[in-house]
Amino acid sequence: MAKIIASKNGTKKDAIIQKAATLFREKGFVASSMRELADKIGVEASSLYNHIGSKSELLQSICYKIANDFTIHLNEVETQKGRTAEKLEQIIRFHIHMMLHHYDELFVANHEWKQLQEPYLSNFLNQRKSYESKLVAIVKTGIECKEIKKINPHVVVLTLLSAVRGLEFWQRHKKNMDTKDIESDMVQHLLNGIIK
Amino acid sequence: MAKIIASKNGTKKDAIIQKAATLFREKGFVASSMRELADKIGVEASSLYNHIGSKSELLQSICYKIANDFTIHLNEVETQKGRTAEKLEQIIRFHIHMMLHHYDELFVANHEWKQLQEPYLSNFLNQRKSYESKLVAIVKTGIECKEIKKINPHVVVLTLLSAVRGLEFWQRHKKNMDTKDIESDMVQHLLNGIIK
DNA sequence: AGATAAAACTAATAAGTGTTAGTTTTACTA
DNA sequence: TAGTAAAACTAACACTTATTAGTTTTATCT
Repeated sequence: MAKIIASKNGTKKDAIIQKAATLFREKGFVASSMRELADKIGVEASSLYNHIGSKSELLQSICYKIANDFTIHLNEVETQKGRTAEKLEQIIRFHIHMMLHHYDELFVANHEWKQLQEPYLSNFLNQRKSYESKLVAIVKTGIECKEIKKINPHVVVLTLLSAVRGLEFWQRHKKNMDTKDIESDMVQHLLNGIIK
Repeated sequence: MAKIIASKNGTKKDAIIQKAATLFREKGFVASSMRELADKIGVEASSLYNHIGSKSELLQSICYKIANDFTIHLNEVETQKGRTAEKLEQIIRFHIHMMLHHYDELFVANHEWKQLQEPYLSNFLNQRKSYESKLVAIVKTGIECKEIKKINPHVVVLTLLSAVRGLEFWQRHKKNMDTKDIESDMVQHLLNGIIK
């Protein structure tokens, strides 16, 4: 009955993907059914297949979009010249930005990538591995320049990535806290430490 | 044919729960079927029901065991007298310990609690909320004692919890890195910062 | 208005789900 | 060795799943 309404700058497929991202975040990929997704859009499940290929394809689209966004941004940062701390800060702030403006997709990419099918699963993991390696390289450079303490760079990267990932819990406190404050507090904690 | 072998200090039910934790971690709760679980044990799916109540019950057991372990430990730390930094270090090290020795269950509790049914879901979330509140209180005390920088304590706790949660990625590098080194590097990063 | 293409619908399929009932095997005790 | 309880088995149930085929409605353009 009701038609699928395309978003302003996208196709109807994009509209479905967006709704799927929200649903997958709320219930998880496997626990979300096509009937439920169709329901949220206001249409029968089979109608979705006029616009998309399969349920798996939805997850693939979501995960790859996110992975690409991060890869592109990191490439930009890499080409810059400047202090390591500035680069790290830029990266941290980009993660925060993605968390605030592409929450559903990022959440799904972070939590549901395991449900990707081959070869998409391997591809996704490789891309993430490459992202981490580049980050480690940046931290290593910082250590060599004596700009950063001599800590295992893998641990530093792990700590940074995990911490920014935890930003997803902010959605709970979103109303009570100012975004800019959180941003600078976390940057300060991660880069300067918390002990006087 | 094959019988379910009880682990040394546990019932057969415990053995099933342990196998379930591993399976749920690998594939996710919803994507794991009782037939697959039974297969891993070497038994028919229906035979499991001689020992357990339901699939949901397995998830409940896993999540509640983990939640209790953390609650108990935090209560112990709270009763101590000493510097805030020492308490935080103890807590961080306990998270690391749990990650290393109860990896499967902790992973499942962290990733699959959404699949809990009411009222277990609400109970679990309340327990976690309470845990975080106590942590915030500890950090607040540290700030008042001027032992810790004046950063939003919620952000500090969020950063700490997220960072230690990221330890789950270690399983990948486990062989290449020494646990004690990782532990101290992360504690140093989180408490002292990484910038000279 | 008539034709065409897009996108909705209904109905059905084959496969997989957790779980139960009833039966048979296994292991231990008297 | 006979009897008993635990725990395995087979078979089936009722439901849900993603997806497809075929059909009808809707919107658009000539």
